[in-house]
Amino acid sequence: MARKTKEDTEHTYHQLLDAATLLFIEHGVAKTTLNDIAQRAGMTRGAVYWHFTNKDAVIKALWERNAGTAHHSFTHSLRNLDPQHPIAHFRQLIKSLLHNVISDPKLSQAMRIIMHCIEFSDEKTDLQQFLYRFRDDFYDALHTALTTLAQYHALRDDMNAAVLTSSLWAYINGLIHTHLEPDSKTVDLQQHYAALLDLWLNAALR
Amino acid sequence: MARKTKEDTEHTYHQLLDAATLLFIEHGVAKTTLNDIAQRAGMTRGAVYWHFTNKDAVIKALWERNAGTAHHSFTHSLRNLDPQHPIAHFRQLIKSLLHNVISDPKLSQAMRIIMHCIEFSDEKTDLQQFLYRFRDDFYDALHTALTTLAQYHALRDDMNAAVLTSSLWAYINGLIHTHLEPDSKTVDLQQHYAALLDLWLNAALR
Amino acid sequence: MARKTKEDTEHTYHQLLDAATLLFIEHGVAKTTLNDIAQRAGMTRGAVYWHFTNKDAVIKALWERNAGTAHHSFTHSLRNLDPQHPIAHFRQLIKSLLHNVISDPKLSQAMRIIMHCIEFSDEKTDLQQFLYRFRDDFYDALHTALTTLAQYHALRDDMNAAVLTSSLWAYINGLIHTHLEPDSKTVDLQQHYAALLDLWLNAALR
Amino acid sequence: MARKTKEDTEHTYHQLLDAATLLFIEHGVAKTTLNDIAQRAGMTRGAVYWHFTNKDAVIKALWERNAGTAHHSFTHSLRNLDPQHPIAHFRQLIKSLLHNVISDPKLSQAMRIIMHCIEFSDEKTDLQQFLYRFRDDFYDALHTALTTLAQYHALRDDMNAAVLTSSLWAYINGLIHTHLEPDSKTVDLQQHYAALLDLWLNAALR
DNA sequence: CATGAATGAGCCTTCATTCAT
DNA sequence: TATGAATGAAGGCTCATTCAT
Repeated sequence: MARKTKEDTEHTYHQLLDAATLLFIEHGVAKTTLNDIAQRAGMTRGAVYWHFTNKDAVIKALWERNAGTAHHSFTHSLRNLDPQHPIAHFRQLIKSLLHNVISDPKLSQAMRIIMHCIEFSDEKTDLQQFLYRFRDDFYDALHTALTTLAQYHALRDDMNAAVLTSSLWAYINGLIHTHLEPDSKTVDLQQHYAALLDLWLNAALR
Repeated sequence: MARKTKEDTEHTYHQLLDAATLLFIEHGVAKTTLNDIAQRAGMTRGAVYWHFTNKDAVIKALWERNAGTAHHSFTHSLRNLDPQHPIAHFRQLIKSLLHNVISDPKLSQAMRIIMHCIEFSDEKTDLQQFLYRFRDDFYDALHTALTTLAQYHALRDDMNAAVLTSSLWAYINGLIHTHLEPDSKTVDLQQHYAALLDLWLNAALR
Repeated sequence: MARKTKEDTEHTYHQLLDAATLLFIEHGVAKTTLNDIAQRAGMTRGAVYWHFTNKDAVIKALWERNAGTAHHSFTHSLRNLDPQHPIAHFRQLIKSLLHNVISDPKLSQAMRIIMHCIEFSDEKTDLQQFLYRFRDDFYDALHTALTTLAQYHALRDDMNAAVLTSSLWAYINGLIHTHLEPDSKTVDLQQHYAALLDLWLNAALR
Repeated sequence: MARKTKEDTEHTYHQLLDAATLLFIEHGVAKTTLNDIAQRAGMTRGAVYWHFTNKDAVIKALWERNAGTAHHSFTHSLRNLDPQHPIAHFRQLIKSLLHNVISDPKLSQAMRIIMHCIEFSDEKTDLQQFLYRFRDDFYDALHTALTTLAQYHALRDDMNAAVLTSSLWAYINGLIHTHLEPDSKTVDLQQHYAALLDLWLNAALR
């Protein structure tokens, strides 16, 4: 097909990404072929190869489009807690984080894909490194925030920032992970996320 | 070919399972072929086909061999808390659960595979249903235990058993998940698991 | 896009041909794509399609540009030996032919491509027929020259012009072929071509 | 299909090689797909992959099967000229070499393929190195033979063994090359090869 | 003139699977 | 029991080609 306008091209790009998202969730990344993605978006494989070099590039693009902004915004905030009200700011951040994951479909799709629909192995593939860079960056931001809180003597004094970071990291990951799981048996997170987080926050902060 | 003894056959079976375990962790399930497994075990594809109908059957067998006993033991205990000391028993169970995952290589390999090296999608494949039956059974056992504790008025009274189950479930899952992750940045679980669990137990139980 | 002047266009044309030449030699014709050519010339595929209908047309154009003049000049001379000194003229022609192939980079590149970097099969493709027309024309010119020499009784009398043509044709081809071969093990042709040719000329002429 | 006897397997192997030979000559190596080969041999692509890792391996196997014996026999003889009659032995060897190429269909097919139906570029592919090892080995054997003849003072004294080796090498290559060319215009080599070789041998030896 | 977007055909390769031995 | 030979389906990827801009 012939050349399109810039808008057409961008539209195609997003259509491909949307199609990929749904297929990844429906059948997993490994079982989804580039042909599937193209067909679902009403195009041919060639179109996918025009926009992305391979399947991993699709996943990367998908992650950056759907989660990039939120990631950067949260890590930046965690690293720059309001000096006037660091505790309140932190509590609000953690809660809005979960709220975002729950209520923003694009974000929750992206998280679901990387949490459930991709295999992670010992191989240090390009994609794995790409995603782990985000993970590590977020973990680091969380650690920075808790270290800051420690300086304000806002943490319980029998556990240091590092251990509490791992604890919160596990808890948040666990909540999101179990929430996004197919056929999840857990309680409705939308309704209970504040209380669930308060359980931890009240236990860890003082 | 010469007949083999029952022991030889069983030995082959375990060799295949061990080979599969390592390969699944090293390269992921999707990228591991039956041929890879056979070769790693020093055999040919035919041997795999003799012992397992397909790759999913390998995973199932692997899970049952490595995690089956622990699963049944824990769920049984959770459903039958010591009436004399239900809280202490529960605390001890949760801790020994994590201790097991950390220190039993077979178990941790199996958990790592199903947590990181397999894709879960909306498809209700046979394997997914098989594994989710274990998951749901465990969740249910945990819920039963917490319900029992509630009857003993051992839970904080602002949150019901269901919500606390989801909370603990998320926490335990999160701890194991982040612990088994490649290149994990979290604190050493071996050293801190008791304190990390106490944080939650002290917050939730009374 | 702004109109280009005739010179610009012609410049583009030569750039494409030069890029193609290098790529054909580096990777062979079959493995070189039109995209490769365009990129090497700092353009996109469209430019190639504007100047050439397809890859075969590139090769034809390349051959005519790099070898066309020499071919026509030599065949013409061979067909019109100086009646005064036919033998001397012939000897000089053969030697200058080899000298040309050795010292003219454009010509040697073209010869190397058609001798080593293209496949010739039983298929009578357009390109093959195009190139064989040159080959046959040269062979015929050589035969004409030797026939002329025969009329002057300048050939050894135990072999006719046809056989000697085949002999010289094989020898010249062999010398050029082995000289242009990658990692050639033969002696330096630049230094020895005159002696090598004299070996044959002294044996065949009298 | 199920397992076959050893003879069946070997038969398949040769059928595939024969099919490949014909197709390489008919359409060139690059244009021949493994699918073509399989189909021509009445099998599926899988069969080809069972016997050969890729197309290059087919070519290597083909060369060794069709030309390996002759190559080893000739190079060995060239390196071990009969001390009693070195010149006569050498002349006979060179002639029987050409005679072989002309009259042994398997050998001439193999030579035609590597001379005309394959592209050679600056890339040092595995296949190219494989084939050049044969070429260099033959060139070296020829050089050894001529060096031996020089020791017997059997060469004309105005040219050394190295130059004469290059000369003969070019001549032989040229004769075979032009003889095996599609639509060759040269005289019938079958009929004239002895005379054509004598032209060179009489000029170079004394 | 030249580009950028997209198509569609086809090739190489890998694999699960089958079956005679 | 286990192997070795072969099938066939499918996936990833590349490319020549087309065409609106």
